[in-house]
Amino acid sequence: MTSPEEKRRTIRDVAKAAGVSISTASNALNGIGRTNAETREKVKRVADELGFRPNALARGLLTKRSHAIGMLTNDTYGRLTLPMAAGVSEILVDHGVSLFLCATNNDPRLAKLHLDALLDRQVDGIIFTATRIDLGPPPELLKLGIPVIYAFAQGPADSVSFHPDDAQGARIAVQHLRALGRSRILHITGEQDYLAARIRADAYRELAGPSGQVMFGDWSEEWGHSAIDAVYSQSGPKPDAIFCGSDEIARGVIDALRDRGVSIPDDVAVLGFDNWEVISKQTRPPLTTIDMELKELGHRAGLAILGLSRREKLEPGIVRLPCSLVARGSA
Amino acid sequence: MTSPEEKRRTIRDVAKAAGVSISTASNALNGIGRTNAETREKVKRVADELGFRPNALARGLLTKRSHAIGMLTNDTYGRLTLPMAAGVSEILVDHGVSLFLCATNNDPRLAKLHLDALLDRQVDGIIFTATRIDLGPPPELLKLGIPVIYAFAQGPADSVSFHPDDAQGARIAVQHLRALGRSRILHITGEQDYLAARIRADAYRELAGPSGQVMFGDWSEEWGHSAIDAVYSQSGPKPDAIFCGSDEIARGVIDALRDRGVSIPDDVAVLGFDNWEVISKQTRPPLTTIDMELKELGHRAGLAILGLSRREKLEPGIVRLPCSLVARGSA
DNA sequence: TCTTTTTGATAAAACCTTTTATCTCCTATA
DNA sequence: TATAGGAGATAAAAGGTTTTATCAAAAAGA
Repeated sequence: MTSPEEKRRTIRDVAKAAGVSISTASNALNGIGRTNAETREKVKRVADELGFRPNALARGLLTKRSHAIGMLTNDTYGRLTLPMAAGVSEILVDHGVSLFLCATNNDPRLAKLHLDALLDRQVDGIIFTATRIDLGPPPELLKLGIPVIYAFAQGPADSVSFHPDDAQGARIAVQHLRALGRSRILHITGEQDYLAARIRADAYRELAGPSGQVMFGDWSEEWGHSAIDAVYSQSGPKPDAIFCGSDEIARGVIDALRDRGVSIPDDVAVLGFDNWEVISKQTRPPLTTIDMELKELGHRAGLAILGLSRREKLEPGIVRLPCSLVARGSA
Repeated sequence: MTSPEEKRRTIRDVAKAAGVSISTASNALNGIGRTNAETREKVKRVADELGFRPNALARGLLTKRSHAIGMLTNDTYGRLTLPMAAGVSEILVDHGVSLFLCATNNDPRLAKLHLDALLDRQVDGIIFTATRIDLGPPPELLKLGIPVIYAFAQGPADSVSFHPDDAQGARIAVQHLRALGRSRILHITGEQDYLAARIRADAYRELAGPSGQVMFGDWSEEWGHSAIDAVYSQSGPKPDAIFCGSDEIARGVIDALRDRGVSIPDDVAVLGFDNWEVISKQTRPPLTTIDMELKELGHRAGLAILGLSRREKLEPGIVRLPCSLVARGSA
């Protein structure tokens, strides 16, 4: 059904059809310069009839703005990346800017390859995202001379980064549990090596006081299980609420508690982190959890790179965007 | 640390520095035309020293090939899309082709917007992907006059599509269970409305014979649960193996069986579909499941669109790529 | 009526490559 | 020696747009 290679219309065709010069056509279509309202309308109408669409390559070549930006990400199966990419794309498309997706798969060779390609394509800016906020970009990215925004990743000192507000997220989690009347709150989280884990743990400790206990492990469901086993195999008072560092951990915790006949949330309230729906909606009871608002983070990163590409100045530093609490049945 | 707006080197700079004409420089760098080996080397060396990188916009404008392709997808949180996109990107980057990611979020307005942008950018082709194989593209895509490949989506009759081989996937699943000595195999799957579900169910029935029973429901963990409840609440012989239509369903099935004290895989073997690791690795026991090889599917789609963009002819029709069985503990 | 502004339109340059058609040497052949 | 052919290099055109400088005509001012 595809039409057989019909030549694309150029502005030259429009000009001829409208009986004006190329420059008049250009001026009319872009609404700049001095043009008679009547001719302007006519040119626009003709362009519409012909189905004229300006060649972005030619335009970019001249204006030195490609209206494209690149997104460099180190992960592939991106439960973190994709929501952000969607947010970025949503903002950009409304500004006529397109998004190059570059998955480096943590391979420096691939990163270099993609970076070179982006430069060749004269992208107006690059968004670097990672799977953890303390992961930096490939070193080549730093000396590029084009704008870079860091989203869910670590940028150099003079750069602009967007992170979820992990501390605030932890605080609303603990406050929620407090409001439910819980006082013996335990924090089971992932690897201490992760900055996000440490930030959340610190915020938790500040609210929970000296009785606050943090168990670092890894980010797996398995760890949630064994952490509960450990807690219940030793004597002493048991927690009446557990704040988990991820939904996966929370799922392990819930399963282990159920195995022991502990009622959720009556005996122990359980709270997750991530709002990864495939997990949080499927636990029994469904998981109350913290949402990092990754799409909104993408929106902000998109707006920021648009600003930078227009040579606007942005305050350097880390912008921390608030997390929200999604109440389901577990707390 | 970003260097202050140093002008980009053009081929003109290279030519001047090497003491040759622009056309000689171009010929030398691209290794075409008649050029003395000596000058060729010199030009290349100089270009390297200057850090010259050809402007893809100018090149594309002239050659009418942008070396960019667009990927249009209807989903955002893409557990299906991202692996495919990664596969596509992996192939393309090695051919110097970049990938525009366009998430339409099932919104026709957005689809149109993205499509227009892709056309403006003179992409060499488009890959359309969806979340189910029986979902078609936005109608505008059909009358575009540029190459289109359909991956995990439904294309028109004269198009080239890549699908997982659902029938073969179902067959190796049943064969695996058979090889374990199981004879009373039950199939619990998702919505009958999905073509993939029907294809798998048909293939299953063919192998399982008249005793083969299919339970359609939805794709949720919850459904796995209630399906098991239904099976065990009625009298009669119980299955000794269950082939599930998704890992999520399988997880529900496994949990429900465990609740009833049924041993897996000794009493009942359970087999999933998707190999979505966040689920399949975390069930107890870990889930034996069918992998649709989405990355490979992306590879093939990438190669195909590269071929089409070079005006090679491709046999129209649906190419079904084999699934593989990933053995873990549950079957 | 003559000069100055303003309005509207245009030709041409520019962006950076690739490619075609020429041009100049040089070597080999008659 | 004269000529044909080939190697190596180049000037110039082309691609589609934006933008600057220029120009003509109409309107305003003196």
